[in-house]
Amino acid sequence: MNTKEKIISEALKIYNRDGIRTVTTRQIAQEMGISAGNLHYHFKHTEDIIFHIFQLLEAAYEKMILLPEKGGYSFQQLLEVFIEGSYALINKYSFIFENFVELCSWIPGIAESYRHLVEQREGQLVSLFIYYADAGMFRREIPLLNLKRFVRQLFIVSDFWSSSYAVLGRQQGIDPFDDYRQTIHTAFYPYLL
Amino acid sequence: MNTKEKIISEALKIYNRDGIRTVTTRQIAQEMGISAGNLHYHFKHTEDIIFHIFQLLEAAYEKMILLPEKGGYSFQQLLEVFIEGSYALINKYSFIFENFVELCSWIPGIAESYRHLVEQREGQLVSLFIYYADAGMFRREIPLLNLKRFVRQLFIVSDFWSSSYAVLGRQQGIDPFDDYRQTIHTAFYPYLL
DNA sequence: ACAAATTTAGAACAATTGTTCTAAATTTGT
DNA sequence: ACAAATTTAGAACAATTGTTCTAAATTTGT
Repeated sequence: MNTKEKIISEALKIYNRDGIRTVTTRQIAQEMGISAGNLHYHFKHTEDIIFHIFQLLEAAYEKMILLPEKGGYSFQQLLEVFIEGSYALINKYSFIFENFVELCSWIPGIAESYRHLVEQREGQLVSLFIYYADAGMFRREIPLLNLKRFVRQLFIVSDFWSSSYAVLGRQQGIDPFDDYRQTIHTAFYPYLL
Repeated sequence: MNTKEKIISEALKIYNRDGIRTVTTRQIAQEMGISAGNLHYHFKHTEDIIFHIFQLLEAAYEKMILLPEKGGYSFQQLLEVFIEGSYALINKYSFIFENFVELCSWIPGIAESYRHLVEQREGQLVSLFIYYADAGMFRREIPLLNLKRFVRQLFIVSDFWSSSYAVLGRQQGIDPFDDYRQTIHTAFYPYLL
């Protein structure tokens, strides 16, 4: 692992632990035992570090949504795969989810990528639900418009569960994965057969 | 309106417009035409300004949830009242909703108040749903546990719609109130009769 | 009307922060 | 083995920021 990769992994660790408000490049450099000058030799601007991390998340997410080629899986199985996969990302890159709005206004490239991702994902999910509705595992009589809105709602719940948990769940010691799983299941609950 | 109130209203305006990352007390003072020294005479610390604004939101929210004493209203009517009331607050104090996680870790008092509010509100909503289930306007066979989880989901959707809209909807020119309304309706849709 | 209290402006302070610069150390390619 | 390229540390810079301090201006109470 070269210095550049070390900076990324250390920055990720520190941002996840302390948030983005108080963390400085000096702190990152100090905690990993290199000079601030050296850090800025590898990443000229702080945004470059964060954007790099975001791109790792983006790549991992796009890899994940390619996996289940709706062959043979039941809807429940597919849901479980999605929950596990997305939770792993939320957990690994938690600071991005918890500071998403701020990051989007600070680094416009992040907002653009996210919008692109959402748009792409929206169509996929709707057609997936229709497929499983035909297969008798998803409520059938839902109008297309409502299905689209359900997908939008799903994005809010799934992308901001992390923010809600940070404020409500974390100090109550609730198991995060279990809580996330329940939250997603709750969103699907009235739509499943 | 005395200086203290002016500071609050100007700070709210500026935070809503620019977010909390880039705004400084100097900027607030300058935009309202007073000196920075004067501003800090009224609010010793920046947090004091933000916490004061949060308490205004809190007070307005608590006032709102007292209003509909479930007498005579249909569930649909009550929902409409809730949507209008909560949207007005989300709109007026948008920077708080959009930067909620960061504010909670910066100013612990905000997190505490929010947790208290959620806890109090959770029980109210569950009993409201049961009441309307008995009145035949809400799905009846939902287990209590699922009802509680639905309420949790509702908080995520309602409190973080604003964050999602800031990233996805705002630049697409979607009407915010309409979008919020649709989002909340979508959450209720499968539960209504 | 005038002494006391409050408010205000502006300078000043102290700390921080991202970033750049320079020279030394290290690595790489041949 | 050695010249060239890369990496590194640490000092230095420039700008910012929250906050305090001081003295003047204004308001308040009697």
